[in-house]
Amino acid sequence: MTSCFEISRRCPETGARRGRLTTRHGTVETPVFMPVGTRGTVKAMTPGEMEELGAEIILGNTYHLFLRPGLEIIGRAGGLHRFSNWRCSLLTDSGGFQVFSLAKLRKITPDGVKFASHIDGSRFFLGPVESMHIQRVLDSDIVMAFDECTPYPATFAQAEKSLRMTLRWERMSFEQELNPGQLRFGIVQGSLYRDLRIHSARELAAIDFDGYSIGGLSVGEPEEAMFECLDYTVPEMPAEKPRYLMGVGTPKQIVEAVARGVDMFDCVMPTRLGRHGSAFVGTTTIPVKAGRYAEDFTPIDPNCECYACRNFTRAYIRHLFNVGEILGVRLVTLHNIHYFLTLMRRIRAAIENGTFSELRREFA
RNA sequence: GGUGGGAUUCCCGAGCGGCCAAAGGGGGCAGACUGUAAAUCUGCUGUCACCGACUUCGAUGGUUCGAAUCCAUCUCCCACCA
Repeated sequence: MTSCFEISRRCPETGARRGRLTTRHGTVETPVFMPVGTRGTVKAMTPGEMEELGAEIILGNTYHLFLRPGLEIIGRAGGLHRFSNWRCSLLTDSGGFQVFSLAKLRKITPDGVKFASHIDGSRFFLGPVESMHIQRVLDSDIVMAFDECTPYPATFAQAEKSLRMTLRWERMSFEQELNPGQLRFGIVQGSLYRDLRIHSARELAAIDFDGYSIGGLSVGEPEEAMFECLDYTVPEMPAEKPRYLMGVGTPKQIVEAVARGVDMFDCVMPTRLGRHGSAFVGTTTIPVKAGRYAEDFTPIDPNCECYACRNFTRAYIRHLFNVGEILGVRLVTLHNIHYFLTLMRRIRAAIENGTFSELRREFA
């Protein structure tokens, strides 16, 4: 049986890997950034635009799509790919993040979580069995195990309890049947506790997931703590399988995680900041919507080749935000996604031609 | 020409003798955002030497211990009537 993941090059100075992940909908060059399309769309972008930007894989979300439009409709549409007209690869998160982000609206039980819908308060149950079933109907290419994204900070006892539960849920997740070709990833938890992370990674490694991810980071902990956690967690994860750091992150965090051997990333940052009027430039962001750019007739980033930067000025985009025109949101979102995907292209190229450490210093 | 009504801080608009630098919107400005309850949220928005002082509510002059609030005159708006 051929593996879905192949590593073509390893950085001699760091843990960075250059690889290729193959799903039913094509290949994904890694390290990869996966834009987030929670409700079946990368907010403000069309699938065509995403493809033009070079996105090979995007996310969808089990919790949100289950609530709206619901399985009936997506099932009848023939899955999320067809429903949303997305031709490339699709990864769906399990709803585990909502156990964390919607903590006030749920109650954890041994076999899953009782949620009160954030939309209308209606009750429903989401556990490993339900989550796998939903993701099977969504028919995503990569299915995430159902977990609890452990809140931060957590005491050792809390983190241990959460991890024990998550491990059980992940085993249950693994046992559920999926569609042919659907890949399934386990999720390492354990908060910021070395022993727990290592235990978690080893327990999961014993289960034949197609990939392994690191969850429970970028939840408010200091950046250094996150890097330190990766330092001892990543080496415990199967070396020949893809490693996915969930919810991360800033350009610097991505570069640092790549250096530690992570292959996949997703984050809401480019799209959310785009909608809120901040654009990524160099190693930082600029608030394009700010009044100080009212008469700045230069592009967001003169060195950027995205559609927004080739055709519009900061002054114009800031005007669009100022008056609430949706084009502003679209342009900055597009620019930010372009920024992240370009960053990943640069990372991949750097690993290939041995200049990754150099690139890394740029973001230090 | 007559009769009413009105002029409030960038705008709209409350206030109708002290608890008013003045409600509430809007606008403006700044910040936050990490497996998306987020095209959202938070803060600031008279001046300054800013836990206190000073200037402000069309203008001027009064009444009063004290006025954005009462009186007089003036200026400008609006409505209706000729």
